[in-house]
Amino acid sequence: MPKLKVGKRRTSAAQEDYLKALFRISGRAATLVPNARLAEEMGVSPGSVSEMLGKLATLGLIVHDPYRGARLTPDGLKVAVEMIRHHRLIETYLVRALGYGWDEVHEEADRLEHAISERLEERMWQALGQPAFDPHGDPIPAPDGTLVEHPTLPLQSAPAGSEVTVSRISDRDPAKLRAVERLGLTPGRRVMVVEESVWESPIVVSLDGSQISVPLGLARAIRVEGDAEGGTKPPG
Amino acid sequence: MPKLKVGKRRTSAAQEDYLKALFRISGRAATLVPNARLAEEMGVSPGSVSEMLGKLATLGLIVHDPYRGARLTPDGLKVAVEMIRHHRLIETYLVRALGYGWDEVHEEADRLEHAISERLEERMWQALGQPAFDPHGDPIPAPDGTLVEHPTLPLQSAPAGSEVTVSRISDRDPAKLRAVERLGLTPGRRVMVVEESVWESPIVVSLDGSQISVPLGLARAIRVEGDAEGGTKPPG
DNA sequence: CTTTAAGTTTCGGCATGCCTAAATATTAGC
DNA sequence: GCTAATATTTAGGCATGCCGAAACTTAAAG
Ligand SMILES: [Mn+2]
Ligand SMILES: [Mn+2]
Ligand SMILES: [Mn+2]
Ligand SMILES: [Mn+2]
Repeated sequence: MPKLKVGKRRTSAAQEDYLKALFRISGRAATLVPNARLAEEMGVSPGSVSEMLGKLATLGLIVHDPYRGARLTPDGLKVAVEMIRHHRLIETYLVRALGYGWDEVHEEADRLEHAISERLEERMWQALGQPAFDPHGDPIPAPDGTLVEHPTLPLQSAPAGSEVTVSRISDRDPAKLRAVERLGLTPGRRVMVVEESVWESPIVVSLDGSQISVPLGLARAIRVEGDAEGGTKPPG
Repeated sequence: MPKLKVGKRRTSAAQEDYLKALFRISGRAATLVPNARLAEEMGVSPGSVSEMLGKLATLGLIVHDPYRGARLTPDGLKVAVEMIRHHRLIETYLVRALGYGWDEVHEEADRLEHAISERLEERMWQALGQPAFDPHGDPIPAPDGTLVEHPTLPLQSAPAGSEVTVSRISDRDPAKLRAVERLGLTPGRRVMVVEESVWESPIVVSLDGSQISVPLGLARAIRVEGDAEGGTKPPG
């Protein structure tokens, strides 16, 4: 009896990174992403993107509309969300179990997310008590791929006078994370927007009674939730 | 001032695997390893080995004596030992911190050893209290590359009547590890050799008063220490 | 419309790592 | 020592992923 190779095709780390990038750009909506946007997000040339899109389309992980763009299929979405779960779980584990700073975890998670087994994923998840959010306030997808995204807006778009809760900080730039931490604007903190940004001026918020000036470049990395109740909340 | 790229060449996972294999075969002695032996150990063709040896020699990680064989340079030895430290630390961490069985860790460690940072290595080491041995009784190299190997012999070579301590079990075959565990011959256990192997017969040892029959194939995977005192000992 | 600019794909190259088969060197047998 | 078996190296290919430049499509401007 010949041993049939049943399509146990493993996606490569590179392929997984493209799928993740598509998800970052268009999310569950899975709208058409133009080649150039993806090239920028991945830091590769447009030519490289075209080639990879061909492969991913063959694998049924994306749909490619030539000269128009690409979007994730349900299968591709599953892979992307799986990698995001790995990434955020690893970040959470490094901070909570191994004493990493939240500004030290992103790179490490970006490498490890492609290398861990389902068993390790499960063990970390259980060891942490099935966490729902990572250190940056980003929701951790459930094992089945469910991913609840609270509606948020960038801090610089919050209207003056509104009271908001810090929800998520972009995990890509360690220096920004350290700056955010120094200001005390960590996920879960409630702040009042005192002054909106005019002509690129810093945003002023009040936190625990004291006024804090937030440079626009930093405010763009901070997403907040306009207060409403419901569902599971980010760490408070 | 132009930013000079100072030779921060990163070794690839494949290169690291070749260096590890060289170390497994000839250890610190760094004697010449013939191409075919390395090909067997790596599970690749002789042609592939020749090519890789060329690259590693260029990088100064091995010395290649054409048609004779290859051996690690001090630099290559450092990389190999570094990977072995990663491997054994990861295995130890998975068992002690995440509840893995000792038969479940090898594959995972083989993937992760190439992906973890020096920071993660350090954090795991501290979290475990600077362990000296992995779950299979293999010594974990110190951060500076120091590696103390106790002299051991395969169980099937131990003379009848001798009292020995189980020291190390090969971590490559999960099924053998489970069999060894069922027999209770885990690292640190003291046993008396009752019957040596004759004509491939099982070895009989006594453990806690009861007699245990160890198939030759299993005995070959078990290394023991003829009792003498000194130094740090494997887990008891 | 038609011309042009912008974005996308294709092409030829390069690097890594693997394979098989052919060429070559070493070693062992006589 | 010379030939034959054995081991090693080299050559030609294939797969993955990347690049820059040429070819092509689409969209914008006139
Ligand atoms: Mn997973
Ligand atoms: Mn994060
Ligand atoms: Mn290290
Ligand atoms: Mn081990």
